[in-house]
Amino acid sequence: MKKNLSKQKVIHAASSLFFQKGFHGTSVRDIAQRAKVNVSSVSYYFNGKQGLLEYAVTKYYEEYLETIEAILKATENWSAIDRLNELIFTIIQYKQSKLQLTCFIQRELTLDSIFVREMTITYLAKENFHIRTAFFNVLAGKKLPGDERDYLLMQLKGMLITPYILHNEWKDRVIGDYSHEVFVKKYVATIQNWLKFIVENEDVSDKFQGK
Amino acid sequence: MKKNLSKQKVIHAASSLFFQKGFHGTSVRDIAQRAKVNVSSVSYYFNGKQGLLEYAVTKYYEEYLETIEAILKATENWSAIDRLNELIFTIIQYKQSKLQLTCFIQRELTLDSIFVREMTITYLAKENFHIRTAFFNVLAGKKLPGDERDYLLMQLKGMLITPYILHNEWKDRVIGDYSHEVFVKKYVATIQNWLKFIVENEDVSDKFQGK
DNA sequence: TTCTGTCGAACGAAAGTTACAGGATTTCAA
DNA sequence: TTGAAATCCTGTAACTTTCGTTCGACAGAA
Repeated sequence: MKKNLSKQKVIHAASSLFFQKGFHGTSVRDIAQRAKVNVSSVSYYFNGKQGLLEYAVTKYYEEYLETIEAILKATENWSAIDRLNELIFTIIQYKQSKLQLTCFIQRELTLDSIFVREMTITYLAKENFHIRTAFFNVLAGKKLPGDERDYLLMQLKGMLITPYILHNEWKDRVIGDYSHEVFVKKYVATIQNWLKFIVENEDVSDKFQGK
Repeated sequence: MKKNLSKQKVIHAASSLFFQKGFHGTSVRDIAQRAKVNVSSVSYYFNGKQGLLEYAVTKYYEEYLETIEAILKATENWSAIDRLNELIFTIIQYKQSKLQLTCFIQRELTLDSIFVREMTITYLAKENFHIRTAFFNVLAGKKLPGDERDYLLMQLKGMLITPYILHNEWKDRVIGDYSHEVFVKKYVATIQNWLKFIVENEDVSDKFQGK
């Protein structure tokens, strides 16, 4: 069963290089060289460079959504706040487990291309729906004016991606599996602490309205 | 005085295209075509594509740091919290005023290249110092264990870049100059509200320590 | 054989850059 | 003010390199 051994090597090398140099900044020859396979293997297995990208991103998001939806199903009768907290933990944990791919995809999604728009429709819309629903359920009891909910949602979503944007500043601190665990635990706690404030604070909207 | 008219056109076209398709995803012929100038103009004025990048980024950060340091000097005898609030406002306002360049540079900084490392040493280190100092001055009165300050700082820095990472999700809401103003006002208020919580809350570290 | 994977070599296209000619503009001495 | 030299800018066309992809040959497994 040595089947698809090269395929795996290509994926691994590509993840690493895309993360480091970006999609357009990486050539198939770079990938082949690092994976120690022939150049033509990329086209053979993935139908070209673009196909390799689609394969990796699709696989990432399929698993991501699967994980999210599983945790939402498993916590159906929890309180809204507990559910959201669990969701946050799950998301950060997943992203941390595929650190390079997460950073790379996060970066690529800031582009404006046909591929990004397709991914947005297929996956990001679902992700956004889950987070939004879970967050708004927590906020259900509070009376927040107009678009303040949206700004808070943006703040939350920002916290979920920050470590993977500012990765260059933090890579020194997170080395090895142990550090990963510690980071997830502490960072999730930081977010959940913010969340607690949002829920408990009564007059969040004072400043917001410019009073 | 029609001098350097082409130069300006190139910069404008490049900012727009780099923002949309990324640095490596944009060709000099793309830029020349949109700017309606000749291909060779890019090399003539900027010493090649890489030179164009360096010119744009350097100019952006020179002005950015100048703005930041000016506001820090002008608020020298303010209270720590007022100063930080003013700093946050200034940063968001500047970034919003150069939206496309901000988004592009933010994305490019997630790469791992010689150029990024140089920018980090030359500019990001200074930016980080200013934000860090201003933030830690606010936190001076509080006793926070170990690395919690760092996690909070990360959270703050994340808030300062979030709109320019999640720009694709928000571009529909911010169109025209009026919306820009409104956005700055509301988003800054959201951050400052978070900050207020950080300062006032006594037991931020409970959850953090895993208790 | 037949199928699957691997390899080197080569292809055309597109990349960034440059050489050079010609036009436009500025400079400056007469 | 004038005219010529110097400088700046633009355009064409080509160059070299590198890109992604494909072809055909070959080897091992089914």
